[in-house]
Amino acid sequence: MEKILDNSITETVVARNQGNNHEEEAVGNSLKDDEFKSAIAEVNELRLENSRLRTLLEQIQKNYSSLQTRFSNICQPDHKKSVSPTCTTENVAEEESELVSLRLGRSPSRNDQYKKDDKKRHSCQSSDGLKLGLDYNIEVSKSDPIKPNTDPSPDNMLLETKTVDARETSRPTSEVMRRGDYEVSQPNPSVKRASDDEVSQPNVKRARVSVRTKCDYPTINDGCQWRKYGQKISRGNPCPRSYYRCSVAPLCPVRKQVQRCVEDMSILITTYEGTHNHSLPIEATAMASTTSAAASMLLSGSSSSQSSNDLRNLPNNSKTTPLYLSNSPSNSNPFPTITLDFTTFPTTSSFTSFNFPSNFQSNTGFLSNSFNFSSPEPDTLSKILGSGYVDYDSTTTLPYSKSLANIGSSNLGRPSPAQKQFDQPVLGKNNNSSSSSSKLKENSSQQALTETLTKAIASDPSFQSVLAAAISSMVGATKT
DNA sequence: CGTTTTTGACCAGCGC
DNA sequence: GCGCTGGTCAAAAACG
Repeated sequence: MEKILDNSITETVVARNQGNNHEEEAVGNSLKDDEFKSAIAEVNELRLENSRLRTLLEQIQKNYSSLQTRFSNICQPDHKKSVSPTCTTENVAEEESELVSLRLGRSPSRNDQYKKDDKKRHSCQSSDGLKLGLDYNIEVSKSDPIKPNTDPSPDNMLLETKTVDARETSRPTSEVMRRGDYEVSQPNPSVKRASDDEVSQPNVKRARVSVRTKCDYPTINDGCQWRKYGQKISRGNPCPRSYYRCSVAPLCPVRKQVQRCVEDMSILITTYEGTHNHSLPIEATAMASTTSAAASMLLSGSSSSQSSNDLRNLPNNSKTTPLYLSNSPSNSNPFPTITLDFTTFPTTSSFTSFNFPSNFQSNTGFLSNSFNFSSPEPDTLSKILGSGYVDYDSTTTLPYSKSLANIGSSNLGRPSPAQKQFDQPVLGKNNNSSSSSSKLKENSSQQALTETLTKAIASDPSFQSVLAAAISSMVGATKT
């Protein structure tokens, strides 16, 4: 690409010079020299830019291949175990029915989407699309009547948390539309309207992923399109809680709740519930993958007991425990909830402080995890979240938020207000005059995050699902 | 005019 | 049984 660009520029300069041959006598030498010098400067500038971009691309590819190798090493033993030759066909089928399958990525290929009949799905395969996939067991009681997701929709999701749902077969479409269709259902039979069919499988869980981030806007832009369907003033928090459902697909069961933290109004708490049953825009895959993987991790790990107050009464120590689980059934919140706290940003420049304390226990009670996303800038990650999580568009001349809004509007007609609000030059990413140094700074931050995540995976396999999802989303999107 | 937001009503679960 | 609470519905209003 660089050579092509250089050649075209050189040709342009040569042509420009040739075209000027007849005018050389008429035009002064000084004018010609100025033009030539500016062209040379332009070429040099472009070469520098190309060099920077190439370096960045190489670094990304290097990180990606490194992560892929590590992840392959990690998941290979599990894969061998799951398709052990001692397994009979029935056992394989039975195991399949108990799998929580987390497929990550954005491959548009139908072949890479649900190969429902392919029981030997590889967790780590190489394709043009996303190359990460996670298959792992969730502890589900054998007595629970579960069946594989048989969603016939051709527009299947690119990332799925495939838990079983016995409700789908007999319910009329209108009922599905009205009540929603959760692929991850709740453990508590006492849950609201959707309970009529879910009572029959009380042990199947519906996980929630709560994301805390500093944000001045009514909602973070996670790349997905949401339709607000309700608002409530909840007890203990004067700020209203807003209820949104995914409007990308009419049957998408995903919902989210948005509320300001009562202790710090600048903190926005977004709680996601369910899994998208449709393909997602690229900018939405990062958040979706992260939340889905976190939910899967929560479901697979299952018994932490921290009190849950996901939206209104977040614990004070949350600022020092950026990732924690809360799925106590004794609490008023019947859902297992995992919280990702992106509000802790030490102002130190030591970006790579991604800590996994020794007290992490995935299957015991209280989880107190320091899951720090430190950044050179205090609210860089908040901006990243606010602008669609990852700046994939830093190499274009289009402002990122602008192009993001264009993607949303081109897909779905009218951009949502959540998108529109990021169409304003507030977040600092849509300034055309922003220096390349700031771009490099952001890119290097992203690289550092990737490297840090790599270390984290190697250090604690318990976080494989969450981190693999986040990494694959970021790296996969960057490759486009 | 189609889509989204607003907002009061309604429902179900839970505790007393 | 009653009140409280969280969540959802749906008609009306607002928006582009």
